[in-house]
Amino acid sequence: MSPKRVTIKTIAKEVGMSIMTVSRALNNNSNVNDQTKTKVQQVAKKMGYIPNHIAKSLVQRKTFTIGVVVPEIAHSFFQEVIRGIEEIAYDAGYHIILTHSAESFQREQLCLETLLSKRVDGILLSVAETVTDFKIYKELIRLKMPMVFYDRGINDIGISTVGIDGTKAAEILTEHLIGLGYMKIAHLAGPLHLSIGANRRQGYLNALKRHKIRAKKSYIVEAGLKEKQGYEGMKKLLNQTKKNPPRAVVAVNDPSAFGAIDAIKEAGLRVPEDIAIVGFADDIRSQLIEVPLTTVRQPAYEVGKVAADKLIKHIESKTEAVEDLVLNTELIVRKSCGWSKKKN
Amino acid sequence: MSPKRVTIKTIAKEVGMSIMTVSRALNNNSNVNDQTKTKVQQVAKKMGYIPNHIAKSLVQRKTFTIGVVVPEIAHSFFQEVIRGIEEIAYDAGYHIILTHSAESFQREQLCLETLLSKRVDGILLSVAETVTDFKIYKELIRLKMPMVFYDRGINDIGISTVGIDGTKAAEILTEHLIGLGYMKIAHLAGPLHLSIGANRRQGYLNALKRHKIRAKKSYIVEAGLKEKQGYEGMKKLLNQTKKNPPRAVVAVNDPSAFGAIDAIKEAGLRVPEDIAIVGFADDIRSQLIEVPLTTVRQPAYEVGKVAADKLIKHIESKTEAVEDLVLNTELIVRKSCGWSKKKN
DNA sequence: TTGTAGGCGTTATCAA
DNA sequence: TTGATAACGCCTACAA
Repeated sequence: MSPKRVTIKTIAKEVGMSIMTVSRALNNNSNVNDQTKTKVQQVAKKMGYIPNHIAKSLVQRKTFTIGVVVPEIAHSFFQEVIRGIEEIAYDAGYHIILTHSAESFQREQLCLETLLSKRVDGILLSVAETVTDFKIYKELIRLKMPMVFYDRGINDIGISTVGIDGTKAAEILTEHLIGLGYMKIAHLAGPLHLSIGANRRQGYLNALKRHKIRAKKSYIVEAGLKEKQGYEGMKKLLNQTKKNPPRAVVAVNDPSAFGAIDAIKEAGLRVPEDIAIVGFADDIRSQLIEVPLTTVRQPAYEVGKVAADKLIKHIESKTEAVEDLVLNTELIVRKSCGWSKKKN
Repeated sequence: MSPKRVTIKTIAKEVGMSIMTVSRALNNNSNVNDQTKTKVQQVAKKMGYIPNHIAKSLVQRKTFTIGVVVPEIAHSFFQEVIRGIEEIAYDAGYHIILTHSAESFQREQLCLETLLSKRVDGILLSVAETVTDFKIYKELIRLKMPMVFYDRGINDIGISTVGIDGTKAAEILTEHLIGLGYMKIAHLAGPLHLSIGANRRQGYLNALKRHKIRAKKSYIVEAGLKEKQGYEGMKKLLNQTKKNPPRAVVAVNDPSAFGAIDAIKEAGLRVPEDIAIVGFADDIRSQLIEVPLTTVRQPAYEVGKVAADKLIKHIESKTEAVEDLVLNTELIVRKSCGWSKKKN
């Protein structure tokens, strides 16, 4: 970028006017003579003028940039969210700075500091797994930085959230199993300190309760969110329920379900004939495996769009209400939950 | 962001020193009294000082920001590229502005203008499908804007490129079929005005030539890059080769192969017993379908990393050589190409 | 409709 | 080691 840059000053000299006239002409301001305007614009173009948003941002205290913090950039869910954000932001004339917390609390802080220093107009954030301290979010509120949580948020601290109702979705999933006649339903839970883990477990429990099925401790195993952990969790579950094994399993997510299926097969059992299983998330692989997985589809792209839209509203109107936006999930029924009406 | 911001000026007043001392202290500059430094840093922290990178960028003409132009943000390949870029950029202390050309020439221009105005330190771009005019790239060169093409680039205009050798990969793929004994090999080509279409077709032809197999016009059908187009292309191919149908097909990419497989089945034929098929790209579904697809893996994440690395080198050293970096693809052999040694 | 002065928050440069 | 001053490129506010 070295050939001495063309600035409005350069142009002003060239056309023999003040820099203000040039500035106004370039911004298509109304109070400028049409001829002047045309002339300035022509000269600017001829000289290869490139406006400097940095300078503009400095004086206007507005960058038209949105900061996005993603906890796991390798996850297709978040990649889709980004796509949704980009679309809305683009339409509204905003740009995106992408940062990655890699599920690390510390790194999330760093992302936030950077974004603050870059003076983004607003921030879209999904809380990293290891975050335990909300101080920085409160600080953000104090600074009046417009912000929206997407997918993983914190309720009731004064920041809008956009996500799905994990409790309800898990409830629907569990209820679907009950509707098929299953009574002995186990749960391969996620980490309970995470809202997704806790919510889905709650949904599972709610469904049982509603249908007056007693929840059994031995039917609930806390595992992780990954395939391997699902596998181990399922092994443990089978092991501790030998006398009275479950007939169906609600896994905390699809990867966990994949692992569980391996464990089930390994135990010489069939899905869904011996044990039915449902997942959560609609992983791209879910419909392609041997026994396609019943699961719940989360509208990732929509989450991105709605979150970006809400954020821009917060940016552009101080009075925009803080609210929790809940998007609908969709139950995807496939073979893994079985269709039989056997009562057991 | 309204509570009157604290700036180095505010801090200067507070500690009773000049803004320069504060600036130096905050930047951990060496020529500052240690006590002064400590004191300033403490006060800054206490006052909640947030450095303004915008102002800094303005005076230093450096933003520590990389602009990325993605042609199709919904494509998992590019999502993985972004992931690679992010990783390298983060490690080097750069941030990313993400823009999306949506395969549109006009929109790509817009992305570039924005990035220029935002004074990014460098640009990573993958050429949009509809780009026909390279003027703007040449202009970028003239402006000495550091730049690297990734995946889809333009050779010999003075900009580094990072990608795979599509010709060679297609050649290897075709040769693999030949090695298995197939002689009657057809090609479901992509759009030939796109380099990926042209290159892969060339690789296919090269392999045939090397093995002295005559290329037949009726064995090459130009279709699109999507599943549906693969389906139609395959139907056309089967139709025009009724008397002498191919025994194997090299599809331009995996989605195209998926479509082709449908068409093959529909014609009452089996894969690979009647017609073997190979794809290109290693779509996530390829290993999960009924007859897993032999294909070529493109190192998307690596492409992102290498491109970002090269760009940062260009940014940080004017003398960094312009070069074309070619990454290796990996042949993934699965069932769809068959193992039989039948000669036909 | 156009121009002048001043400042946005920081750093470079030179002087003390 | 510290400070004064002038940029960086643009816009706001006011004046002409």
